Amino acid sequence: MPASQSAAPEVAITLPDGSVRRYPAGTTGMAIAASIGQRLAKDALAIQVNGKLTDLDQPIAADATIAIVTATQPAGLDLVRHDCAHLLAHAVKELYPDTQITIGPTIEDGFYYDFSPKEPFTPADLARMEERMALIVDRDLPVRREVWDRDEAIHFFNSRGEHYKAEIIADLPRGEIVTCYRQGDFIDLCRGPHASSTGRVPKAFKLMKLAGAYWRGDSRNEMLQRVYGTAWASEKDLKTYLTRLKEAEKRDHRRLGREMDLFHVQEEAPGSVFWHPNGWTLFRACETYLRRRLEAGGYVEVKTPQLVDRALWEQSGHWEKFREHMFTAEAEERIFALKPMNCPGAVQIFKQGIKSYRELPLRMAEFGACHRNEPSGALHGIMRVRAFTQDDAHIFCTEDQITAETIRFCELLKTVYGDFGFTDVHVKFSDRPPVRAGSDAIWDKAEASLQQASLAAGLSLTLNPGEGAFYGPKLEFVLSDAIGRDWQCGTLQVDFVLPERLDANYVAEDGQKHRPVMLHRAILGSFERFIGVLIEHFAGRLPMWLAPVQVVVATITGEADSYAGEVRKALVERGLRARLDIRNEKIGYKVREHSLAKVPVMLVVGKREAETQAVAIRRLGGNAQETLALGDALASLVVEATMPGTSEGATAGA
RNA sequence: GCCGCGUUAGCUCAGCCGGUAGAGCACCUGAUUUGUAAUCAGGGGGUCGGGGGUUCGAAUCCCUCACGCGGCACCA
Repeated sequence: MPASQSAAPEVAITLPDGSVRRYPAGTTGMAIAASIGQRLAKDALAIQVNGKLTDLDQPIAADATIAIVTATQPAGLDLVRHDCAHLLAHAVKELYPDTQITIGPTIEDGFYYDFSPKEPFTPADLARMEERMALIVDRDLPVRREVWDRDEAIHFFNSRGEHYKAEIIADLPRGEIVTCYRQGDFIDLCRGPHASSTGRVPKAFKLMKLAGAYWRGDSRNEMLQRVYGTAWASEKDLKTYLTRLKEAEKRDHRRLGREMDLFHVQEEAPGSVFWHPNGWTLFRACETYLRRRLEAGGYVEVKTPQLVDRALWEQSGHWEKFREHMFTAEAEERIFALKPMNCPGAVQIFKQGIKSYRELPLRMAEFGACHRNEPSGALHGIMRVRAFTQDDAHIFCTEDQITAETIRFCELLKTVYGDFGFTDVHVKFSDRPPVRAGSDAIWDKAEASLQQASLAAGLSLTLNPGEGAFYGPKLEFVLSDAIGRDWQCGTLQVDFVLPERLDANYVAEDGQKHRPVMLHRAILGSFERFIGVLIEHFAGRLPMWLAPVQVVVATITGEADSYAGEVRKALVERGLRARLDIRNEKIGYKVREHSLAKVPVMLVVGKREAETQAVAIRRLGGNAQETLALGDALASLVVEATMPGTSEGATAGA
């Protein structure tokens, strides 16, 4: 250390590897990075000082533990995306100066920026914006942080015609430091940090899509134009991401639904599914499976009417709280509604006769077809529809039984998800919504009991405030699919309200009438959505017990036709869904076709197999073949195709 | 519901400045009897989403409705 500088104050900087270096007080991240290496100085985007991310040019006054952040680290990548949002806004202001800018946060895999343009953007504008962004990177403009007086900032942005920005600042809590970042002529309100110059942003971004978005996310506000982009540390990462998107597109259930001939939708029945034979087979396999699990789980099954007089919905509260989602029909001067939920129907069954406490808990399942008039913009394939079948059940029980029933349900749900190949599940707890039925006292009780039961069931919950059903709080079970997307499927809701409104009661040990508690619960949620999730999760390659066609017996030559017929018959007799392909085509053609149709198993038979009573097994996805004696092949396929939860020795499901 | 975009043969898509519709796959017919992801040849098929308008003339331009797609808002 040079003696001449010993008088100047120094700071001790601890690097990520634990080493300590001394720098003059007031040094910057940039200086530190430069002292470590040229490469680091070039790649540096920001610095973490005692865990807090800041700009490279911020002076460091005291001893600190630091880390130089580059695009290869998560915090650095996030910063790149944030920089890209600014680049985009900068580009837009240059190209379309009378556009107002609003907000531009980072999101998973990228960023977006919301604008209020004079003329709506078109997809062609995206290319222009992207080009301009690259140009601004090339200019390598310095990016400067500025601290502004709040009122001056408001005045400044207003004077520039940036009224949204001014509004944001005006809404900042008093006392908050207002910082802006300036690059060239562009200035934006921003907390930062940012890279020190535009040239440091890797040119690995792409503007992806144009969308509408409400100002401040409120549908009562004006609609802004949102530009979505993706950004990565390198062009290679960008390419990997774009490939991933393409792969995800191939799993799209709407595309696979058509390719696998499972279902279709058409404009005369928006939001309703036409199930084709293949798709309906899959639907029924799910239903059969679930029915077995429910029977084993102590449920009874019922069926309640589709079309019910308005009077019942008024009594249940649906007419008041759910009216806009209900389809109605008029006949005989009465108004009927298609049921949007099964619960009121279930209560009617409960109310028949006198129930004793001895009958509780009464677990009443229904594969109920519900209709809800969802907003047109919400419809999506078979995942979000207007007519759907819930794997619904209502458990009528006492307050004391809530905990045990919750635990029991969670176990069942875990088993079912596991059988379908989902192991990654998390749970959200939704409490009272603004629009609700029932008193606060009842809600207090319902929320407390559900929370307590969740605790007892060992669930770890994330809170989802204000998202409960109008009649009670709920647990929402969210599963993650093969490519990491989340789907809300299962639910458990505690309801003290409907039994009251619909006057359900049972006779307790004291000989008096008491109110039961209702637990609304579903595991799949709706068959339609769940099947959509299954298709995407497995990319169409359904496990054998679910596959609409489990086996195709394909011949190589006409000489094997009659033997192939016998093989198929033997499969069908053992409960397998098997088809015969004796067309006059080459085997390669047949293999390709059935592979594209995602049939899990092909049994190829030619002259050799016919003579030796054998089959050549070819599995989807592989190109290996195994020749087995017919009997052995049948035995192993039967095991493979067996539905989970089927007792030993039983054959595969319907 | 809101914003933007789209709708052409069963599917995927082409069709430039308005001149009267095309490809590949699929389908049908014939030939081929084939050994693990496309055998060859021929053929049929579209009031260009519905309605209205501009024009001598509209798949193409304009208006409108429906549906779809991407988001937002809403939600199983």
